[in-house]
Amino acid sequence: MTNAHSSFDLLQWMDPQAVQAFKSAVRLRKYSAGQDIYMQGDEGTEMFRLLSGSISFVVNRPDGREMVFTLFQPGDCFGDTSLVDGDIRPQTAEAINDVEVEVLAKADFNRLRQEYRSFDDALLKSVTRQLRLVCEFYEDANMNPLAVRVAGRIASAAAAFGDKSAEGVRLTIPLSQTELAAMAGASRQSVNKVLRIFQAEKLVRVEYGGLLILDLEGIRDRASALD
Amino acid sequence: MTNAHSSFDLLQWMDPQAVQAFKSAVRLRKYSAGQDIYMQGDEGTEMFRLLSGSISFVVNRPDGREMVFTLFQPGDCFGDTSLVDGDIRPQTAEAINDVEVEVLAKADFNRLRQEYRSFDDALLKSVTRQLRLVCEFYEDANMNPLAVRVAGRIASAAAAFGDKSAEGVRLTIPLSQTELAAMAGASRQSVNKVLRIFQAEKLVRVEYGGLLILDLEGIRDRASALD
DNA sequence: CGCAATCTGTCAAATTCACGACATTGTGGC
DNA sequence: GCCACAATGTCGTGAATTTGACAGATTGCG
Repeated sequence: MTNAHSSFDLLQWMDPQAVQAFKSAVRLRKYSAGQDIYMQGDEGTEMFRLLSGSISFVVNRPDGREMVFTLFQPGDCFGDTSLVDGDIRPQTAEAINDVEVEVLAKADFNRLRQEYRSFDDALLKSVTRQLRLVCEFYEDANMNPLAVRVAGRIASAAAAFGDKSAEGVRLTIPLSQTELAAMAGASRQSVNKVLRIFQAEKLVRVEYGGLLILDLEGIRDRASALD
Repeated sequence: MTNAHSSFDLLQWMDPQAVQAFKSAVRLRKYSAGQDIYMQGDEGTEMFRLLSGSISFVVNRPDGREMVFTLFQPGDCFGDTSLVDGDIRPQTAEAINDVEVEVLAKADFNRLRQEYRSFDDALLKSVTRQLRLVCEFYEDANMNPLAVRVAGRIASAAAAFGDKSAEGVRLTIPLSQTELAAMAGASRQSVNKVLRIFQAEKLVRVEYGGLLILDLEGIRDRASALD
């Protein structure tokens, strides 16, 4: 649980040579909590691999609301999309806490793609996996009631950031109800209501700025709709 | 308008040699209206390029409802995802009308990727573009009211299948309100209400089994939220 | 033509959900 | 300890949406 392996780590698909080349091409960079790695609308000049800390992918909407797309855990790579197609950043990448990232400049990105087949291959695999995931999210958003969506977001947060303790699974990042709402596309009040239902069912315990997951299986069941 | 170019045509990114190799590797196949090219859950054994006719990507849900993901126009390639990652088909591909497709078997797919760099490159570009699009849809589904979502689906259907006439833009495929509802993640009744509002605003004329788009610009405005 | 299937129009009841408001509680800094 | 800030708990009210039901309209087919 604690050592959930990253789903979007390009290195997992690359051969040792390519990994080596990647490692020597990147440079280390740190961001402090709350800082933006890049902003929605920017040109893409580099891609990233998260070493420590957590990243939030958010979209700021013209009406002032904010939507949280996904959260990244160490190992995850991001920012590659804009390097592939040359288009602007579709989301803002924001440091949730203090983070360390490996940064790969666009020129090196293109060079690695040229020189290492497995890097190119890894990119394709990674983007494909992301596509599958977003398709599921899209279906979820379109077809499922709020309680199901919230359960789904809790489950995936737990998969990435869950830390198993005696009482249950606790997240290693803060996750406010406001943030959950921005993930589920709902209001904070509605999320609050759902959480209190889950609490009454002994699936979670609601805490200040986060929650303790008492029954992850139960949460996953609730996320599978058919409710 | 009629000759809107396909967004997901791998050939557009491939160099002539690779295109040639693709063309000689594929074989032609026909499906008649209503037939499934493949089903959600199947193993992926081939990918496709649509030559004529239209394809609908749908998900059948356990509760019996159906969600329409997207529609494909001639030139579009699909079915590559499962060949890349070896996972099952995430959606069902269904022929809306009689279609002709080029079929590329998995072995040839892998061979082309090996032999032609630009094929690999095209795949990555295509998947990346799909990812961007689905992300937009996801945001749309989560944050926008029904009228905006419906306008968005009408606009994209018009971009792919619109046929400009004296009266306005007519779609070359039938598009029932039930189908629009399955795209927008709403009930048919709600979609009907939205369409009658659009009709009152002289944006569309509702017809049996489809609609005539009177003011495509206006529809696009409605799809850009901020309503 | 006549029939079956499909699609549209419409309504009422029930539900979900958003929004604004406000009190309360927890947290961290000084 | 005190205070500012952020997060949670909780109500109403109203809007949006679903669901079920049913009638009428249109189409394709035998």
